[in-house]
Amino acid sequence: MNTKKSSTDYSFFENVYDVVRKIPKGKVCTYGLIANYLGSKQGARMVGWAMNGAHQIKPKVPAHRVVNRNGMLTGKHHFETNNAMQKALEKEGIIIKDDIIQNLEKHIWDPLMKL
DNA sequence: GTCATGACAAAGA
DNA sequence: TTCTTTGCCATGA
Repeated sequence: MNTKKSSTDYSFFENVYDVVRKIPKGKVCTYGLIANYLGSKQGARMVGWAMNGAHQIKPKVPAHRVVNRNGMLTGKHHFETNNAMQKALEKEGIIIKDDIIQNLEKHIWDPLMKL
């Protein structure tokens, strides 16, 4: 039913935000992992782009828990401060050095694995 | 309506 | 091995 729905009622972005919000505290996820979960393995680029708009999305999206496949905080420059992302992650118990997450495999969270 | 860009990742040369 | 190219979907000019 529903009155109707536009072509982009739930776009790729919505799925990205939804997954990111599900990331548990103290865990992190990668762009490629999310993209893979959405079915677009090569759409990792889109995931990062989605985060670009995440700041204005509600509820808030823990974009600081999303990093690239190297565990590097590539998106930290998009935060209010250069160390906001790292600080937020460290606060959750994640060790970061040189903008790289240490023991990434121990902190990684895979939506596919969870579901 | 078309072109260019964007917080990535994997394959090819 | 590193460097280059392609793919993904959406947004903005």
